[in-house]
Amino acid sequence: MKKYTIKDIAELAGVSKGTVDRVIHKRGKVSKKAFDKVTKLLEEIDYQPNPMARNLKNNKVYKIYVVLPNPEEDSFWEPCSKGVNQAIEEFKSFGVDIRLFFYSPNSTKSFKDVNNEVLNLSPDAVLLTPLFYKESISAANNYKSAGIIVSTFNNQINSKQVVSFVGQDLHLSGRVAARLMHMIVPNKSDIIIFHMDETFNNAIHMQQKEKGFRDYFSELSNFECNILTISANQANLNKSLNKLLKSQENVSGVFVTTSKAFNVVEILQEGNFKDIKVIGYDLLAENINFLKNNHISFLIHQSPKAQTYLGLTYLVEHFLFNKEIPNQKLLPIDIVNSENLSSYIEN
Amino acid sequence: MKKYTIKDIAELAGVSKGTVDRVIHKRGKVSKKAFDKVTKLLEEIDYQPNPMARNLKNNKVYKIYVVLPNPEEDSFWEPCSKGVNQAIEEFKSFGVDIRLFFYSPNSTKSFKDVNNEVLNLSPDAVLLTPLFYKESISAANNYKSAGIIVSTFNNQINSKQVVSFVGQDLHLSGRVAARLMHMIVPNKSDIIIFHMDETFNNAIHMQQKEKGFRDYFSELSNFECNILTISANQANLNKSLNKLLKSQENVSGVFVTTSKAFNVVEILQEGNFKDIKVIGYDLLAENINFLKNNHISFLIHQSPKAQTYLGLTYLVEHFLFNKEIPNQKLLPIDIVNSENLSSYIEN
DNA sequence: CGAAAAAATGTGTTCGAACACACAAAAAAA
DNA sequence: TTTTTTTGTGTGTTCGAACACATTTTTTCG
Repeated sequence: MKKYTIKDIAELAGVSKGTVDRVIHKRGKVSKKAFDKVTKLLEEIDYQPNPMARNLKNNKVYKIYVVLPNPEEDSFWEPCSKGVNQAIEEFKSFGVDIRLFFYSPNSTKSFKDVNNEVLNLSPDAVLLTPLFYKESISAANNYKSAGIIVSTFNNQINSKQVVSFVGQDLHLSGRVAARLMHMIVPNKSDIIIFHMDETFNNAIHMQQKEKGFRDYFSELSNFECNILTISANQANLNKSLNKLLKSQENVSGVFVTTSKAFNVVEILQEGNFKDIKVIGYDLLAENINFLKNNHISFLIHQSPKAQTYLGLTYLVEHFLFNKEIPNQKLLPIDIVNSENLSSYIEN
Repeated sequence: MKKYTIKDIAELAGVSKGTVDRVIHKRGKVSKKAFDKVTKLLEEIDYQPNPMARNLKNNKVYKIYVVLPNPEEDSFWEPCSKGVNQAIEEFKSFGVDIRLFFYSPNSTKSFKDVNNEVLNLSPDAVLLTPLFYKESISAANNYKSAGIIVSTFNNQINSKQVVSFVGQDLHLSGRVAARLMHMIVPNKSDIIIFHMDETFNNAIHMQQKEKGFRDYFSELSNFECNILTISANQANLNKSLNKLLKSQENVSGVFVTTSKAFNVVEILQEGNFKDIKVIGYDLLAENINFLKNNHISFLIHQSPKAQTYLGLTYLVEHFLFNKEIPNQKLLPIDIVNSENLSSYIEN
């Protein structure tokens, strides 16, 4: 397993390293004869340039900027911020300049502003959470025109300008929740799908999860249930849920499609509906408490930290080592209960 | 965020790069005055040597050899072999020579032989699965004496010679299984813990999982169950299980502590015990089939591929980029059901 | 004091790829 | 045939760290 260098190939082909270099980089100015000979050799020995040497020579500080919703406004994004910091720490000696920018998840204007700010700093790549669909498409176009690579995570937008998406299969994730619910509620129950979101920019997320959830149950032959969907925000949550629970006698499970399961559990506690099983998303501190004392049966982990870190890693390795950026990476859908919880946090 | 080089520091300190180099590598032959000045500067700017340049100069092909049980004798090890091949592919242009060696999981002799063979090839590091405790300790000692780094995965041995272990918390993994079982079997059931292993070199694994499983149930106050443990191998499996099932009226769950859950399911099917819930380990093809048609309720994924790949990554990054090798890395305990299965395989 | 030994410091080369630049060979124009 | 242009080829420098080797400064001791 000898490592061939440009010099080796030059000697084998009976030309100079300059010629080999021109062939490799398709810079032209090479006779057909020399070109063929070198090309053949390169293929034969499957030449791979030494990434260390290449990078040393390039000697460029790559700027990769991350655009995130502000974790102070929604703590769901906190792990993402941690993932970025981990990447900064890990890659700091490699000459990559990774920076973090926040926008308000409630304001399309702040999203636009931050993206313009980032655009003006002309980074080499941007990793962003495209919460707002229309604005995200437009931002992606702007970046692309400026020759900036755009990667996304968590939310998916349909744009040819975006080279990579890291996230989860949301439909499948709804099915996973359904399968779990199926195992822990009795036959002939009523089940509630609860869309609980402040800002409604999660609409697509919630819809896909609901579809997956319903699809699972519709495929069952020997299990009957009545699935009801309600939407609410923090303000009208209490009223809408209580109204529903009073009209339905037989509710034994609630599937909360966002990270706000803890809000639902609080209401259930107050109203003394203690036998209702709850399945939700995300390892927020509030959810974790209810998972530990069994008021939440399962949480599905969307690995926000891993998503961010992975998205960044792809970009860094692309710049440093010329690796291909995967077009799409769907992370596993992790089922978390009170016991395996600790194995998912604090790593 | 300027990147400082040795030359920069030399200029700032008013010395030559040679002196800075001697300070960094503690090669001595530096006056106290110069030493202090340079040391102070290095700390102030948190100097990190350019890993690319360092590695380019070193220009060594690191040999990392992996010692695995033969997947042909136990398909549990197949993903490990895949993990190694993925690492080979990924790191091939970095000048690392990763090779794979197999031993028979039924033969301590073959384990010894393979380790001696590897030892004679004097690699820089060895990643091994220490199935046989005593022999593994001895192998680790031999490697260490020869200045070879030893990492382990999947099985843990207690040896100061081993620098790294990648695996799972088995006690916790037993608890996870118990929590799942608790949710799907009725109160006052009988539950069987089934140790099913050909070779009995899994003894420690199985014990720890059993302990975790029992510990979980012993902590419950409002749930009663009778937990029975049996051990068997392929030959006497049928007889022992049937005997037990006939003596116990009320069995509603079986926890199989090895990857052989499918064997148990086959027996249950034959004997028409279809309402008994089974929880087992590992995404073997046979287990997957039973998971899909709900004859297995849950499988716990021990991520053998990720374990191997991660163990290798730590070694490679240590050699190439001087990264520290984590002493212990416990992977998440993944709960797999029929729905999220696909998200764990084929990536 | 002055030569030899020891200690401290500086200089120059190497790793492999990338690219600028100089130079040679062949082709086209005079 | 000679001159100019085009095309092809080779040489040399750079990136930053590592280390061998050369050179200078300081110390030791007859």
